[in-house]
Amino acid sequence: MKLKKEFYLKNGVELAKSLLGKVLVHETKDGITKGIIVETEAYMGEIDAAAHSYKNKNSKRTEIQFKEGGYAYIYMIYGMYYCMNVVANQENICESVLVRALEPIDGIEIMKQRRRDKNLFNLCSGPGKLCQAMNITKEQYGIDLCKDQLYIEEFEGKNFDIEATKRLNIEYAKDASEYLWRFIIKENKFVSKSK
DNA sequence: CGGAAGATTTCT
DNA sequence: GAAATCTTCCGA
Repeated sequence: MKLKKEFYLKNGVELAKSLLGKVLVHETKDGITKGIIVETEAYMGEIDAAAHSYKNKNSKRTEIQFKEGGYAYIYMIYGMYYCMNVVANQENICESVLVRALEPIDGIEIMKQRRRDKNLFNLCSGPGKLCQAMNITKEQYGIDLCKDQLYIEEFEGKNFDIEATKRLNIEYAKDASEYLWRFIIKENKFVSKSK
């Protein structure tokens, strides 16, 4: 079952936690790829120095975050990699959830080709990697996740514990880098490795 | 228009 | 530990 609009209207931290264990799906002409979301980070626009939309900064890049939840926020980082976020909360509240890692469950051969890597644990264990494996690019910026190309669905898997940790690679944000807004499925082997 | 920095990955 | 590599944003 595809997640409905209402699911995305909660705040960023809550959405980050509730997206764990759900399945991200991308349908392309090459085929369909799916992965269980095992790692997320919340970015809380107004108060979060690490967020692109800090102090409600509106730019060409962040404008999608001002819509209500349920859209894809995708940006390029370091000139080489894309990262995918899910927009959270109501209109004019710019919060989002970065999808940091997936456990691949479908389209694995396609992922291996795109990544040019045969190691299952290297396909989606990081925000840049999973976008490459699922062929998520700026073409998908602003896509409505309630439609049929890129979306998230329910998954009936095993029960799991959620672990909260500090977010990665945002030392520049000072105090905000201490917030425990990174969430992972405890003991899952597909999470990205923190240095 | 120029300059600086980055929500990463990969290789040494 | 450091390079790769270029878009995005901001200030002038």
